[in-house]
Amino acid sequence: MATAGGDGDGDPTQPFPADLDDNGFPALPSSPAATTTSSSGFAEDFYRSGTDWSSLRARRRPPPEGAPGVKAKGKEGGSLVQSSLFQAWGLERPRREEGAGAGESSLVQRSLFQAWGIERPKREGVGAGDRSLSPSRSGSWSGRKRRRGGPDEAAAAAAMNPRTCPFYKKIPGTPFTVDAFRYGEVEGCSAYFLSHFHHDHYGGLTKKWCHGPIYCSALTARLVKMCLSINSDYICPLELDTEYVIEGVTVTLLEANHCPGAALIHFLLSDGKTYLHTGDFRASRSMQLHPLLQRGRINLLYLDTTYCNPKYKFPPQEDVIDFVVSTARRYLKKQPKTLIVVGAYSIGKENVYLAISQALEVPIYTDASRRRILHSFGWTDLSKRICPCNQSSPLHVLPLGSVNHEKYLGTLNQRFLAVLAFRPTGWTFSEATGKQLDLIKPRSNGSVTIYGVPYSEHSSFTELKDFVMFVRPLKLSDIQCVKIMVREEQSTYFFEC
DNA sequence: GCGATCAGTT
DNA sequence: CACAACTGATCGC
Repeated sequence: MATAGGDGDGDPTQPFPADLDDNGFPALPSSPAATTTSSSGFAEDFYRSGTDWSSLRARRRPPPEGAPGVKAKGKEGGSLVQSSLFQAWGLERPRREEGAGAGESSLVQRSLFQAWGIERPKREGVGAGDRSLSPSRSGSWSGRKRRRGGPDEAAAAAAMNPRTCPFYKKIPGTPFTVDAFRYGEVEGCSAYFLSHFHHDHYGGLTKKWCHGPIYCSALTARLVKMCLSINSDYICPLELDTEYVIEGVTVTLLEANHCPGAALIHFLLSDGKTYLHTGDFRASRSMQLHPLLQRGRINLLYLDTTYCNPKYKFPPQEDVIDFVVSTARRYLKKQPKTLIVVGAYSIGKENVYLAISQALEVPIYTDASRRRILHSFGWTDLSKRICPCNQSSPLHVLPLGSVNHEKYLGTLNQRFLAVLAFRPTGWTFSEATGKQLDLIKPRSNGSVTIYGVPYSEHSSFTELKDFVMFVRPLKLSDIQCVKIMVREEQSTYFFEC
């Protein structure tokens, strides 16, 4: 963006700088002149994106009417999330005492506001203290920060600018990005990874895509080709659990247990550094058995923190499926002419309706576009149960948004006298439903009954914690960039419990 | 008509 | 209400 330098010449792409300082933040060049050429690198992006990362989550921009310095209204403050992962996990920060000369076992972990000695932007922020972690860093950062004298509006604007690829989608030391298609061509990026085929991750991919190869699982690749009409020359399918050397980096995709085709991405750099990007995933015990996670040390973990808060509890998927199946059985026994409806996004939740189909020995009806997608998975157990006639099956799959009381009331005719619907979502959570599925109460309206069931394809808080404690990364980063936690050096544990 | 962006929905 | 992920409306080209 900064330079108009000729694209398309033969220069090999420069990797995003790998230098992270002791606190896990990208190192700035000590001499500005030295690196003017790579002015839009990883570190630049990191700092340019500002420190108020809450803006990345803000739903709307500030109203244009307001004076430039006017603070956001109260509601916006409510979406501000800067808590540390320790807070999120409800753990005490490990004490440093413990004598025994355990060296520097302390964990360094704080919000970026704290890390850079900057007050949270509650008030006009000029005087907000210039202390920062290391004196050497302080100079360059505060110099940058205060170019305009006031709060770093340029940084805030960059963070706001949805066209700028945020640093946390770039893999340092490589020319790779993950799920970064909505920013056009990303300078320095010569390989674009797609973790899975959900809209908020592939957004920006259109048939006009021409910015570079798209690496993803074979199943995701089929969906990209099929649904988005991307030129197949750009699509690079990778088999799971297979090492590929891409631009000198060894890349392996691991099953993410999120939706069909979703993958964790494991990067092994030529210098031995190992990065793991989880994409969206549901962590599990069996995931921990993967050789790449058993053996090697992970230097930096990019974590899906969707439900990184103790309030999010949900049961194992198998338990929810058992509940759904037995509920369906019960309703059918009471009223054999019951239509069973399962809500689902474009892809995901297949195991819910597949289990019903298998247990009740009925086919699965869904509309033509979803049938096409489901068949493309190449899962014979699923494909053989799909039928194209809605009268032939008492089991229908609908978009989640269509599963409500109004819809499908009209389908009540001779064939169906009642409707039993399931909405599998991650945010159906509570103490009660987390432990006792039987306590889930449906919403009923006449002969239509709707159950919200806590079937999540993201990790629960506990699963996330177990996963991180197992992996024990040297550094940890939030892929949604709400919080960051970093750890000093080589200490041998992450959490004390 | 296409795509990017934002608002709204469950 | 939460959240992810989608759907629809609007705007610019």
